[in-house]
Amino acid sequence: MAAPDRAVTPTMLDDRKASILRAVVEEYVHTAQPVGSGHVAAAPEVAVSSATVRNDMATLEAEGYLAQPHTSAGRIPTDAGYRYYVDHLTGRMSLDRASAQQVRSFFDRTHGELERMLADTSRLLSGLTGTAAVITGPPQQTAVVRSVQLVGLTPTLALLVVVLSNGAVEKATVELDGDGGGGEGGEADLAVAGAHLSEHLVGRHLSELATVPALSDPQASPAAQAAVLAAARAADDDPDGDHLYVGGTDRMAGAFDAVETVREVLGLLEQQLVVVTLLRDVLDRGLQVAIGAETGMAPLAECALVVAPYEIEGEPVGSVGVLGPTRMDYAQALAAVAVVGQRLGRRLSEG
Amino acid sequence: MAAPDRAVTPTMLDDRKASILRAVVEEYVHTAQPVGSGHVAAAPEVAVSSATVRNDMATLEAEGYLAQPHTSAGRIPTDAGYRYYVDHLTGRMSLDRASAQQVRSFFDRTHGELERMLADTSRLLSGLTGTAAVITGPPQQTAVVRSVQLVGLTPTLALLVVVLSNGAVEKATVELDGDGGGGEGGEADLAVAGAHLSEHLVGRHLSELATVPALSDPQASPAAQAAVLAAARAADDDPDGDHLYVGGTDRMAGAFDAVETVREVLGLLEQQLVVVTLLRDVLDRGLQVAIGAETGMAPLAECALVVAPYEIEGEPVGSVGVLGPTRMDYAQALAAVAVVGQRLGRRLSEG
DNA sequence: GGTCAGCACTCGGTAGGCTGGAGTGCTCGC
DNA sequence: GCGAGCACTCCAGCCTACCGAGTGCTGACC
Repeated sequence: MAAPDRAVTPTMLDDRKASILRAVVEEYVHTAQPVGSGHVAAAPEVAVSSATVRNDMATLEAEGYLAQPHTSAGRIPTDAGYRYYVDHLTGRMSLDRASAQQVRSFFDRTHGELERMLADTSRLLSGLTGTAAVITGPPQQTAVVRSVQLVGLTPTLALLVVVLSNGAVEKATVELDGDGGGGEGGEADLAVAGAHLSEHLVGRHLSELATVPALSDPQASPAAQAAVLAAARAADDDPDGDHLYVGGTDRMAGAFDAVETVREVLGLLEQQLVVVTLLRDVLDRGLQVAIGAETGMAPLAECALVVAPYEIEGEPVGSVGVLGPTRMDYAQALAAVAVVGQRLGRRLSEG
Repeated sequence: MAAPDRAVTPTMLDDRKASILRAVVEEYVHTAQPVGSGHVAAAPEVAVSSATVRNDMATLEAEGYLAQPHTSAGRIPTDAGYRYYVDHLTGRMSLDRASAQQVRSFFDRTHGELERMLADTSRLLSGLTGTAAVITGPPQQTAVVRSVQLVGLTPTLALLVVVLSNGAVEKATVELDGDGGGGEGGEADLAVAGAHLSEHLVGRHLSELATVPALSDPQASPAAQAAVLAAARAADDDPDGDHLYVGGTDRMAGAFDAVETVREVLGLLEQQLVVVTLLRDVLDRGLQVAIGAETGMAPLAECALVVAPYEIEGEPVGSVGVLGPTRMDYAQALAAVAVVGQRLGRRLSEG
């Protein structure tokens, strides 16, 4: 037990190598330049000479944590290097005072609709981290239905409006095949159907909608049946709210220098469903950070994603994330998503 | 009357110069390279030698239509050159067959909510033009209120939900100062207030809301009064629907080669209100195209905006636009916004 | 007077050569 | 095992030369 075997698991590094890796990551995040042994040796937490650092850096490169753009340049971290770095981030994952104050005053001041608030929150998060921020929501799944209403738009078209307890409003169009029966009784029919739906739905989760017994009820009017179908379709369309709020794309663009990379990331961000799925997948895998290929998305090869879930009344219902270059301040990003996720959840729990 | 005075109005060019200018614009749009007299002389619609073209190009430069990046390079169009070009675009402003087919099938196929449809439409327009597309809407102003509802969320918070005839749903939160009277009668109170509001609002335009006599009605409950205030505030917040749908930012990024330009444009596009105002201003000035400084926005110095309004039942209610580099295929963009605007209006008029 | 062939000239982009410096890998003494 | 010393590598920056695209101008021609 005295000296650990040298053939330890590949994710273990001795203290000095870990310090060196950390110094390389932090310096590179800061300067965007390959960092040489001299700079690392000058760092206060590394107490050895540059020659020794060079030896260790060669080892770190052989183990896949660092890479050299070319011979006789400094090293830059690989994705694996970043991974080790974030896995061993300790302590200082809290926001600096100014940022914390900014978050606090934002949530004290913010008001208005859920949607605008989430959009604003994405901009807050972008400002804190200097790159793009994404927020998934609103979380219809766990919200309770407060009101159901059928509103006629045209003789053959109605709108089903469902108000949820979190203030979100879901809507779906309902096609009415008026060619079936009499025809003129439409308005009254709608009211009856609406009342029928209200009776069955209010107080339940939107996700339970599929199990509502309205369809099997022979007394249900055609309109009600159509409405339930429409609502079920809407609930299916939005597996768990594929609304996505993206903010700070300009900052993200500034963080890359290849316009081609910017193009690819923007293209991905326009596919809301893909991004929502990505965020959920990352969280499902138990990760807070996905680096480069870990995202599973080719356009994000040079990107990293930092995510945190947020909860309403104890239930995780959505996520906030930061999308930027792998060369990112992970400590700041982790702290920012954690704090923003927490405050957002608290704010939404209040109603 | 035989020979026109040489001191003609500066927007008149003789036929040959106009052809040369057109050739320069089209070649430059195509290749992004300064175009020399040789290329212009080779164009079929120019029947003179390159030496003559050179003379005319020197004149065009003196008159401000062309510019030279440096001596002994070809010419590129100035903003004034593009302006002349679009002002004298004749005829061929219809979509090619494939694009027209694409638009038709999109509008035949599209369904679902207004919001999703507008977002999809912006992507369609982006695909047609190869750069970013913006759409303002939905146009609440002219829509008629179909339903008003007050839904309680918490004891001190309610949501006012207004359904409009175009399928849009507006909502506003209402703060209830329950500390005034009894306290427990909240639910019933809300229902009464909602009915009261319905009575006064259904069938009217949202913009008339401020003139509803509910406030002056002494019988109105506190909840109703608060709701009217909230609704008025919401109507004011959205002067004419400051919702903006942006699509194809990735294509826009690909159209520029300076990442800095991309950053500035993205930053502008995130300010929805600014963009909505910009579109309206351009249309108010009677323009279809705003080039460079004509936009009045510094970040858009290298951009051009092509806009078309769209109408619902004869009323202009919103606009569709294309935002790209000044080096843009204006004929295609004009045709695309015109057709998409028209089809969108028709589609929305149907309900 | 308008057109155009011819010609000298300009200037940016590219390629090649040189240099300084940052950084490495290795060796060897402590 | 650590670190000073040293030879080596390779990029970035700089200068130079050169090529070619393109210009402006002149003078002849219709």
